[in-house]
Amino acid sequence: MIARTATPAGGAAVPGPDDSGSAKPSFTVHLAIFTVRAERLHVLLVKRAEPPFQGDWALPGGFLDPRRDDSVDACAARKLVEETGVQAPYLEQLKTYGSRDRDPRGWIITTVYFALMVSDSVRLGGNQAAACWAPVRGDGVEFILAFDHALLLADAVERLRSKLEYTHIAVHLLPEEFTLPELQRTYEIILQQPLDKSSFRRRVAQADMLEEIAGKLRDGSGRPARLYRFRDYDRQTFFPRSISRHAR
Amino acid sequence: MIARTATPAGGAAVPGPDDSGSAKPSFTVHLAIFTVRAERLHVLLVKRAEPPFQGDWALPGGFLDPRRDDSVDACAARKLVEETGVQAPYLEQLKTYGSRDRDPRGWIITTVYFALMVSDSVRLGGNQAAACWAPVRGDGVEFILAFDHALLLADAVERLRSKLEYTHIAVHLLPEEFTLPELQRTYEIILQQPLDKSSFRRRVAQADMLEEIAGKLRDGSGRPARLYRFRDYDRQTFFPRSISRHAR
DNA sequence: GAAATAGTGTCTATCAGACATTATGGC
DNA sequence: GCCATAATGTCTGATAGACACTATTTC
Repeated sequence: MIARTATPAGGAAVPGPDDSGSAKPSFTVHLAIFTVRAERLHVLLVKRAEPPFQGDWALPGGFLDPRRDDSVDACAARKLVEETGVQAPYLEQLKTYGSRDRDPRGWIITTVYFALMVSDSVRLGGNQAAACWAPVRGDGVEFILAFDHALLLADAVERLRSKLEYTHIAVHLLPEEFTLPELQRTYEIILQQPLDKSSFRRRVAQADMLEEIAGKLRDGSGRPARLYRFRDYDRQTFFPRSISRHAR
Repeated sequence: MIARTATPAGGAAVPGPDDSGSAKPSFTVHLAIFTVRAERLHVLLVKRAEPPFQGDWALPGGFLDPRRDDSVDACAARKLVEETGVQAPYLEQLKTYGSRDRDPRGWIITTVYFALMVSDSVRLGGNQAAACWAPVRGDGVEFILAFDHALLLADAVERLRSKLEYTHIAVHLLPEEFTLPELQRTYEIILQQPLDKSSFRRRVAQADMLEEIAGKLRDGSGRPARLYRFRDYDRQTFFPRSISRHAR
């Protein structure tokens, strides 16, 4: 089991934006950015350039700027573009964490968003920071993460799996045109269990969420698969039952 | 339809904690406290004693105090006790709202919690503020609410209904001992639709969430109903299917 | 034709909804 | 017995899972 809360390497508290007994907590936005590549779920991490936890890996994010950001959502979208160059992926608010002791600099509140994007569309290191895609194993990564980011990430992974049970959000991890076997494989990778092909396709068909594209995709071998496109990226549709909890 | 964002009665901006171009937004916690009484879902409102929106109804809450509150969750629990005197009801974080223009005093971030409690257990006005239980109609109340609290409330009502579809949280709206017809009635009141008795009881039985109490409750007439107790208030169990979306 | 993968068809156990029936109290 | 409500039983259509089968491509 990975420890969920880290201690800064230096030990001593570093003067920060919330020092000197301010009556206001500081506020940051952090992102759990997911993608699927090489048959694995990955999350984007950045290496911290400043103390505390300098040199450690962390979820990307930082302080909200009331002068630049019109809203918390806008702040999250800005940071997402800064980190990945991607303009409009799937972005959803997850949860807000705040306490006196989750950051050595003092009272800091963090709202976490999670984002889903296509692996190929990402341009890393836009923010001059070292960044990497870390494979997700279980509910975390194999690095020690700064602050309480291991907890933040575990919650994000759990939420992602949970939402996959009853929504279509996995389409946001695939390019605009994709095949049903690819979609099924995405679900299987994240849920970590095989799904029955027939049931999966029935489920997708009933949801009426995809439209077929005239044309075909060929794989290395075997019969080519039909291409589909997600019908409506704005509408969030729900499956009436969860996808994986009904095994006999 | 009720307008979701109000404008302060006075019009002019009131100097507040986030004025004078502070680089930090302010942070508040607000509560959507629900109960069921008189066959209706109700939410707790307080009358604002200070500007802006002085004299208007609003969700209870206020600024987090970094000296008193150890965490955002603790802040929500503190405000809940201050408003209702109830120590440990069901309390869950809902969502965080933050933008430059949702409060005339400037950049304010608000995390909303929703709470479920037994109507009888509440002692109103503990915080020296005028307070009332407002019946929920549709996704809001019939009062005009201060700030964007109509939106906050609508989101909370939607989340409550949504969670009732697949979880047991309605038990938190009932006293410790209750009958199955009372539990079913609670679901029907909030979901605003009748449920089949047989299906409802099968569902509850399969979830194995209740334990029977030796003894009986008598109503005004008819056969007395058995009393039950919720088995584990900490465990959040889920139904494998939603409760109401399967009508033929 | 063989291999590989895509896509469809069929059978069956399960289960939610509908509704009838029985049970148990007060009067 | 009658009324009211609680609790249970039964029937049926829908459907998820399992798995066999067909289709279409490359080699």
